[in-house]
Amino acid sequence: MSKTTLKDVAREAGVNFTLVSKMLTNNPNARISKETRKRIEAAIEKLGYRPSASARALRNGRSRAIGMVMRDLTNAYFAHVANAALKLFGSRGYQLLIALDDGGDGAVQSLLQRDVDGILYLGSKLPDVRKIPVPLVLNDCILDGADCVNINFDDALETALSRFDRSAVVAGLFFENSLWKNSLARVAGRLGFDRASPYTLQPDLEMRTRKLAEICAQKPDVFISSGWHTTKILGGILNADTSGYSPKIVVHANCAGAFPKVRGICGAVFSSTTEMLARSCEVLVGKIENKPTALGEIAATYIAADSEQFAALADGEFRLT
Amino acid sequence: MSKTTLKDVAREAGVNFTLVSKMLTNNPNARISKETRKRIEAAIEKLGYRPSASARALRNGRSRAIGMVMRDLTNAYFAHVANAALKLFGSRGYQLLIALDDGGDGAVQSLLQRDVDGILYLGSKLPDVRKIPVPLVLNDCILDGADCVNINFDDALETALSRFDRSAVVAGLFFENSLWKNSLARVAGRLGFDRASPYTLQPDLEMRTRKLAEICAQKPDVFISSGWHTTKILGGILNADTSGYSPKIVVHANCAGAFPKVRGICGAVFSSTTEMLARSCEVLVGKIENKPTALGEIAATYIAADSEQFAALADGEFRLT
DNA sequence: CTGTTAGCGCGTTCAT
DNA sequence: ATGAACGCGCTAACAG
Repeated sequence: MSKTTLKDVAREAGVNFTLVSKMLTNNPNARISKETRKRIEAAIEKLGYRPSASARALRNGRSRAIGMVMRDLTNAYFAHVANAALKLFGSRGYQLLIALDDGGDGAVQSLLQRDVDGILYLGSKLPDVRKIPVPLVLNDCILDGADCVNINFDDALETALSRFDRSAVVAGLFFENSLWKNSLARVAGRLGFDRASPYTLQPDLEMRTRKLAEICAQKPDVFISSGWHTTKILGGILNADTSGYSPKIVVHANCAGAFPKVRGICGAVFSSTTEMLARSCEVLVGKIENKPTALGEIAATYIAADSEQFAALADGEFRLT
Repeated sequence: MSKTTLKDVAREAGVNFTLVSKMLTNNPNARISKETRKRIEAAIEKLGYRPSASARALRNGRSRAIGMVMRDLTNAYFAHVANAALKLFGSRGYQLLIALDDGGDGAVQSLLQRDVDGILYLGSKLPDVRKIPVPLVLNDCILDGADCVNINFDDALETALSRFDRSAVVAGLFFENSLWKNSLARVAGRLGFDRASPYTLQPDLEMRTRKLAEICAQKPDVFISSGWHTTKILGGILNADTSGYSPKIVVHANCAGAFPKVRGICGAVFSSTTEMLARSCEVLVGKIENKPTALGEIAATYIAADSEQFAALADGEFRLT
């Protein structure tokens, strides 16, 4: 029942314990005879030996654990993301530690305490970089001192907007710090839409609903909705409206299936969450292992609502794209 | 950027580093003067010191980490469970390490390597207890050498079955090792149903679908369906059936919302997943901290499909009960 | 009240 | 090819 250590294995195999260590770490300057190697392997098998991650972390200064600050897994999108991340980092030999975002920096602190080698931050507000002494990767934002894996929305958004009249009132529904805001500003400027404005939504569903109602009251002609839930709430409000108000909606499609059925959706800016995650993993692990990896940008494309691609996206069970 | 240690704090505060340790661990036989305490606290704050979990684990023999073997988080039920478990163990001061079930014992091994103090096993097949030298808790099964938190289905199932004729052909749709099987056998025996039989379903959806089609071909009068997805698949098969076959279905309700709309559902055996999780956490932590906790049994109740309770359960978004 | 010491399991460097 | 010694950061037993 008590944990077996290197020494136990060594004793069982009749060798010095450092020799076992050398074998386990594939230490090159230690050539071990076939015979002893066999004996050691047998001993490991027999005793069910497993090196202690704590001891290794202490000794090596690296834990091969990575922290992920996550939003509510009750949200299908984040649950899928967590699932993918677990597999992704697992296949790279890292244990993923998930910490639920508490709005403050509790999650980050608890992860750092666990000696994680790096953090993939998917929380709702930007973390304080100065308090994070390990490689840090975020998505869809800009943060000095951290690596941000971002989607380039510009081209897709330009395609989307170019279908409307320049005089249209455009309302962007974004979260705090999202690059959607910058993208909308750039594209609107480029195309001459001077009645386009971004609104900042809260993660909290109630606050978001209230805010959306306010925005709807101003009756914009076009919505750019960056989120699945936001689109759904928006749909609810519009359905309840009897004044004949009927705006167009461009959605962000970073997941598929059971797409909100909302009247007025005319197209989607599509990006691959899987690709974004893979890149984030690549960048983070690269940083940790000192193998430089270019950040790059994830591409986004525009898909019209009447296309086959859109139908495929809207169809079936909820899933990551 | 380099991690600050106890010694750094001690140097900053001008004291011996063991004194800092004593303060942090609330060591009773170390009375520290108000003054030095202040200085130490200031130093900790200033340097942003955080004790290393690895070092503590090595030293204490306990990591305050708990492993959870999980099924696919893509499944809403498990995602909700993971979310709840993360909060539950977090509030007890434990970091939860999630490992995705790989069908073998890879998940367990990787967790043990991380020096977890205990394991909550929610994988699809029973683990090998001999290879698990830490407290182990499972749900809905019996396993020697482990603590199993179980639901008592008997009374609820008896209520459900008593509404049918004893001559009815009853098909139980269960997973391997589930106690549903035993419960059905007991209750059927007690009530004199001698045409009741359990079927073992596979987690894999395709295999499950095939198996269900086979079972349906035998046209049982009553189904006892232990799972949300199973009920959904069953519904699909029955809907496609044009022969007029229309069996009654009793479902297991351990989650709520967006309940599968399937013709023939006449009632549900209700149990609380939240309660089950809380109990599992209690038992596991109790075992780890050497505070004996009774296993007990989670209660289940019968709810008829035409009742208000059932409607409430079927209504709204997917959620844990 | 404060300081000294030993050792948790492991990997590395250096000496056989 | 093998072993001895050291220290990673921390806690606890013991000494001043």
